[in-house]
Amino acid sequence: MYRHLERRLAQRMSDFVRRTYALDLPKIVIEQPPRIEFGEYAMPLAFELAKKLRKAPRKIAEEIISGIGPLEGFEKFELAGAGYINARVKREELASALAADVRPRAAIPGGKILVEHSSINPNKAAHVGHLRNAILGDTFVRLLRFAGREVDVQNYIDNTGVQVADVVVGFLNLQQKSRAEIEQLARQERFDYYCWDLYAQVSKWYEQDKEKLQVRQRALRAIEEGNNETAAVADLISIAVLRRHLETMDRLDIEYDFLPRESEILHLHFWDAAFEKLKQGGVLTYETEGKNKGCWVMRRAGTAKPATTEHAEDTEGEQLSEEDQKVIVRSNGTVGYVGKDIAYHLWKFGLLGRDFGYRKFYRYPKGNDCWISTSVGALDHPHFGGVAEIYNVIDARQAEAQNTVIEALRGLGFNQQADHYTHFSYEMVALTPRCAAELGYELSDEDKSRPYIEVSGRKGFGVKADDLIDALLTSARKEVDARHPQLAEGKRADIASRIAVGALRYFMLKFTKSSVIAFDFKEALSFEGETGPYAQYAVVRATNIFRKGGFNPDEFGKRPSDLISSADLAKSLAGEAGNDIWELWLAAAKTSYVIDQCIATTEPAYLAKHAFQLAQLFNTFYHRYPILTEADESRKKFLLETVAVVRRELTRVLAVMGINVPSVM
RNA sequence: GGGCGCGUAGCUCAAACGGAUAGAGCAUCGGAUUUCUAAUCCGACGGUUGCAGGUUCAAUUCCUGCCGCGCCUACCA
Repeated sequence: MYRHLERRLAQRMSDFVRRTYALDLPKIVIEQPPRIEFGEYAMPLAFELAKKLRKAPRKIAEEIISGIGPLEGFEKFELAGAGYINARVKREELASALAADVRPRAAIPGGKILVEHSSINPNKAAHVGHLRNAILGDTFVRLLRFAGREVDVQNYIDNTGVQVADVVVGFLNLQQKSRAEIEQLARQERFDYYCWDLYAQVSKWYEQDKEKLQVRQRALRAIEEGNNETAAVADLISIAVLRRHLETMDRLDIEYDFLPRESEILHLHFWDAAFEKLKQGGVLTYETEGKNKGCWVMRRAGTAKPATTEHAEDTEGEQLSEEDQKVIVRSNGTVGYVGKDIAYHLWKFGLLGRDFGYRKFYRYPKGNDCWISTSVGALDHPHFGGVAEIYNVIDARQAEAQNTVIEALRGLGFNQQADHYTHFSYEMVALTPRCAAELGYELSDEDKSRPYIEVSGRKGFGVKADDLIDALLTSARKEVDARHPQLAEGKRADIASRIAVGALRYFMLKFTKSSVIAFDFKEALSFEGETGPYAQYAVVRATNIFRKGGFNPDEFGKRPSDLISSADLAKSLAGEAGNDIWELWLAAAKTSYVIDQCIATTEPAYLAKHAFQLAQLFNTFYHRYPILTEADESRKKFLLETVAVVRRELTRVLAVMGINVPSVM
């Protein structure tokens, strides 16, 4: 509704300006006034017109206001400041629509969307950086689904890379374990923790003697080839660790539909198919001399084509300096990571002409199945891939690799697909020096002076995801036990879990993507101030009002006879006296608008801000207006309706963030 | 060297396309509800938005140059 009013306003302004001044404004800028007293929408267009019309902005604004005429849903327009036009909506109309939960269907047809996120190397425990990725990705999936889009969630598993090879070397060479012993170890509850430590040990082991790196090379080669003891061990390890990752993410209500694995990209010859296309399309060139002699290379993304070669393009022998070359196929004939990623992305868009085998891998408590790729799989499986649009939630460090994949698509002529390929880029999670010290790491003086220190799986340096979740659970549980000792054990556990998840998910979403999170336990473990529990608590309070008053909060105001008349709403929300409560209604009305913004800008942080703002306004309202003791019945009904609407919207917003509200706190 | 990004209150972060008095949380200090539970609320303190220019009616936002920091820049993934 809020969005529709804005569009209607923009349309009318644009028409008016064209008719009156014979000017086409490319875009009517509509912003939100700094204070509620100024109305609901503000337009600075008179400033822009002033220059073109050679008239004072205030003069123009006056002309527009007097000439614009009545507009459905709007009360009036006002001149403010140096020439702003402020628009006031009919509060009762917007409020009525919100109270009745009128949601115009967001008719976004579009095809299926594929969101890839998490993609954790299956060789060690997940850490805080992976949590940021998964929470951003999962929230984006929820945003898209809220907007009515069909979404597939994929988690790419690099089970044949160096990282897995290193842990294999750790077990087989460093620890001299048998396959049976490894199988035994893999059954322990937190096998991924065991691998975390082992991975760090292997890295140190390599440093003792460079010859040992050959052990890694042999392991890597064996794993890529498959059908041997080393590959079997690698598979055993990566499957066990992967299962742990799914369990960890499941604790946060994060589910995946499909887990494509690199082993299948290799064994099902996805790369061969892609390689043919890339050669034929002239995207790859074979180097016959220089540093990259014997390699197939393509232009590094982001390097400009020299203007002089523009005309010579179809002669194919475009000269790339070594600096600008990205090696896709090594001189020994093996393909690197980017090549495999190109093949995978051709598959995503249904352009490869090959498909994975599929089998069920993991069943979620809610009953959904997570599928995994196999060489030969079940005949009956859901259709994955062949989507219209993709979002890859991958940290900013991989921007260049992502752009190379996009350039490869363009090189093959798939411009439309390239246009619908979004690298959902975000900054890493690092540790503050203080946090690193708390964890017991020894820091150099140089590190101590840094604002933050990068997490390193290779060094075993970081905060493990499950450790953080455990800490949050313990802390939340302590609070719940103190506040609600009478509640049953299971109930208290459930409340603590929702609070812990709420705190973590909110924490990861409150920062904008471009901000490096300098992780600090004190902040992450906080349940006060701008946190998830703060917003959850607002909903709990709202629920309590209904509970104490003997009403059902979900049913309140739903029966037609319950609905507050437009006249009563107008009376309660009007003027200066109605401003502060209206501000709360207006904020609640903006929810779907904010969700659109989040999707358009791939920025879930706006949603977190919105949730917090809504909770904050509600808490102020809660404190200022006693509701159950309100003597005037009609006033009381209005206040209860306010609570019901805000409670419903805030619950929705939190659900999109993957945050569930406990019944009591 | 080249590419990308960041620099805002003591700390951690906001500020949609350039817009009205740059806002929150934390920390510190001072207060509040015998009432719908204080995981709350109110107030105070706190700013030359890294520096210098430029464009504009208007710059935290756009442009240029500097300073500082981070990431990327492997025949690793």
